[in-house]
Amino acid sequence: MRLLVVEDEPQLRRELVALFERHGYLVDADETVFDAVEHGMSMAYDCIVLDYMLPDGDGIEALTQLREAGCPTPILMLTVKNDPKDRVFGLNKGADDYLGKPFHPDELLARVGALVRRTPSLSDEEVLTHGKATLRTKSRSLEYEGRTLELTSKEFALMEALMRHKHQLMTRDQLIAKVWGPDAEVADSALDTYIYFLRRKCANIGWKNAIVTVRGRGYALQPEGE
Amino acid sequence: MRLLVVEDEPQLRRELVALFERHGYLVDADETVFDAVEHGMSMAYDCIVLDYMLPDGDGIEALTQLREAGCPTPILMLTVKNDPKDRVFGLNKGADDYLGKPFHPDELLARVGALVRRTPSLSDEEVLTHGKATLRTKSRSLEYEGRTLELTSKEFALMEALMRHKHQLMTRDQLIAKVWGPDAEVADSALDTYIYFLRRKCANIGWKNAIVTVRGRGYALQPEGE
DNA sequence: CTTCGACAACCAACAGCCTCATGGCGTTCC
DNA sequence: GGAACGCCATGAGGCTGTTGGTTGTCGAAG
Repeated sequence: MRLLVVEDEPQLRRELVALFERHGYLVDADETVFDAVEHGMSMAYDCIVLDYMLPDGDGIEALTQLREAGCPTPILMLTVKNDPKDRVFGLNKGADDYLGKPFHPDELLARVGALVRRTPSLSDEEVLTHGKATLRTKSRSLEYEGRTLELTSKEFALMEALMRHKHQLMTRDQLIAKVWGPDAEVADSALDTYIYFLRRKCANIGWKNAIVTVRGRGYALQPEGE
Repeated sequence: MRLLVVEDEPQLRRELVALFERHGYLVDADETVFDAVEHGMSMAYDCIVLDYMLPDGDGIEALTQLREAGCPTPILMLTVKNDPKDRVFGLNKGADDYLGKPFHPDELLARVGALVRRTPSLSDEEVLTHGKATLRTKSRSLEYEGRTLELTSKEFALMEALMRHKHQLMTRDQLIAKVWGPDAEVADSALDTYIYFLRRKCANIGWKNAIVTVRGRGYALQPEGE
């Protein structure tokens, strides 16, 4: 999880970097608007923490430039300018959160965490598990007792829907909505096919009876991952 | 843009509903944890504003239930419990933002706006334009002087990258990173092919010379949409 | 000025995969 | 038995990305 901290005051910058690094982030630091825009555009960061006062301009300027250039990275403004008016201004200019100084370190961490959690990151691989089975969202791969295979995008979407609702029965309509979108127009049997594909692939790596049919209702994962 | 407001105090609830409706949101309101979870799971909302104190439990409970059930909707907690400790707790439980009472209406609007802006909504169709050309993100369609065609997912991703950086030159590496992801392993010539596809499709609907080549540098959209 | 080589870009063609519809078959329930 | 439901094989069609040949551009040498 990579973070860009933009803060010109050396003492605070060191503290911020140390704080985030203690919590497992990879942190880069900049001091100027120019560098911030340059590095922020690289798309390599999961979040940018941006101070308001910088030697070559203010943070809003960096914010504006990044957003106009299409930078999608979530940005948290961190500043002493902390009137509601300032907050509204920053948020409307494209900031995702706005925290006034002085701040509580835990709150900063929690807010950055919320932003990072919300943003589908390319660097963090979400992992869903169910018994012995593991589904990796980044590589779209499924592992069972050490054996691995890759899923196609529809297969993956279907398995993801089942895994995110383990212990629940999913109706055909619910599954179709999840995999093909809420207003999809596919034949009902397309779901049959992908259930079939998934079962075959799962069986190939030793996961027998991965998906159980509840006749007339829908499908669910095997209650025990075993 | 649809909002769910969960607040049991009638006076404040009315004010919140009125506030958001004045700013163009479609607002539903609930008073209980039970209803909030029920309605929140419908996936129909772009954001949920959740009060802490509710008659049948606290907001954290609703939050937890929604998140455990896989609800992806951004949630803003709105509460009188406003110690840093409370904020950290709420954020770590899955809230996306946390605003203490009393709050400034504009700030609430700005924060909800930031959440909604960040979340890819199914209800709002983003539209990018460049001169006479219009790219609709929802339908992945491209329109030029009234004539429309549909793009495949790669074609769309490429056109989107170009449109989001109009007036800029995009290098081959930048485009490949945008279309295939930052660490893609595709041959350079794949980009050639899709540039070719796009140009052909654009020409079909009358958009001549849509994409200009800058030899040795990269590609850009035709400076004037015309 | 012309020629040549290197290189970038363009484009056609193709193979492989993903997606999904069709339709036959088996199973379950009334 | 028959109807409804689910399972599975097959195949068409679209999307993707590679290969390889052609064209165009630039710079250096003749």
